[in-house]
Amino acid sequence: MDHNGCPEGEKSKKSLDCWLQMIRTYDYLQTQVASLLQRHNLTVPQFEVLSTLAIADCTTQQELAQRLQVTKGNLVGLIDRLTERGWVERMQVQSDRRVNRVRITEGGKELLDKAFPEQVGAVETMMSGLADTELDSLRGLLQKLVKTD
Amino acid sequence: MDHNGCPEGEKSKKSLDCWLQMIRTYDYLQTQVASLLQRHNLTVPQFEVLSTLAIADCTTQQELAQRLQVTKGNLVGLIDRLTERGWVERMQVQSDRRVNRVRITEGGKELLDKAFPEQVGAVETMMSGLADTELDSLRGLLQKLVKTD
DNA sequence: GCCATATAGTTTATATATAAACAATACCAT
DNA sequence: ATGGTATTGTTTATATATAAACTATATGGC
Repeated sequence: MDHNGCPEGEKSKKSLDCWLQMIRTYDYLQTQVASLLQRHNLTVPQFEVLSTLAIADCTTQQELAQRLQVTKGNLVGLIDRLTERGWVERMQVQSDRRVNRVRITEGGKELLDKAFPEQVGAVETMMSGLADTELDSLRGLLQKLVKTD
Repeated sequence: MDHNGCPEGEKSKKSLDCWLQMIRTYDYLQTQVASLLQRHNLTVPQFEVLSTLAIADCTTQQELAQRLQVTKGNLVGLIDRLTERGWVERMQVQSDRRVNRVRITEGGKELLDKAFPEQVGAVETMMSGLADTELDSLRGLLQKLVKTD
């Protein structure tokens, strides 16, 4: 007997299969991305911080946390470690002494200038199994799953 | 100028967009799954351990780690916490004193019998925005990205 | 000016995750 | 049998992540 005693419909099975495949694929791709970044001594979250700062430098930790969709508490440690490595720095703001603005350093920029194109290339390689139309299709299907209503 | 100085092709952009959408969708769905389980005081990894034990009870920690695709070191803490809560127990094996077999308790079974159907239902709801053919299509596209060669 | 309230960043407790070193045990070849 | 090697589970160091408590500031109403 099924261990939950619940009769699984066809639709339910399809949904579950799809979700399980999504987990597998996501983990698989995420692992690849991580191992590439590791050669620069970077983690995925650290890379994301640097990438965000490249677009929006000198943002407050609060803003940065919102952009990255992580808690501000999490960001503290992230910025700490990036600071230790000399890739970003905290800057005090005169007008509001509670605020820190985070700035990417020259070293951080150099690192990102190497790592970013590599990442883009890696993603392209990862996705190379799909044709252009399939990429559009996949993106569309994924987007449909995020309900904004 | 583009901050990496690399001319991005059309294909590259499509790949990147697709990957970013995948991250967004995955995080979104994972958050939903997590918040549902939280009502049973369960985390996603803990639920996965219990679910696996429901199929393959009394497996060694080694086997369990392989099935869940996590390191054995990670599993130690996971089993510790599940044991504290009384949902699983470690059993020593006579023939090989290095080995622990992990068994789901009655309490663990009861919990899973409540939580598992809920999870299946939640996944179905999460996926309800897609038609049957779309689910097949999405699963197929995702599978294509996992290269086994 | 002063107090209530809000906000920014930090800290703490907890949970996950890996890699790598470690201990105990098993196994195998000679 | 014994000594080298494998394997199992544990521990340690490090990194991520959240929620919630806490600190220091700012701000608005009176």
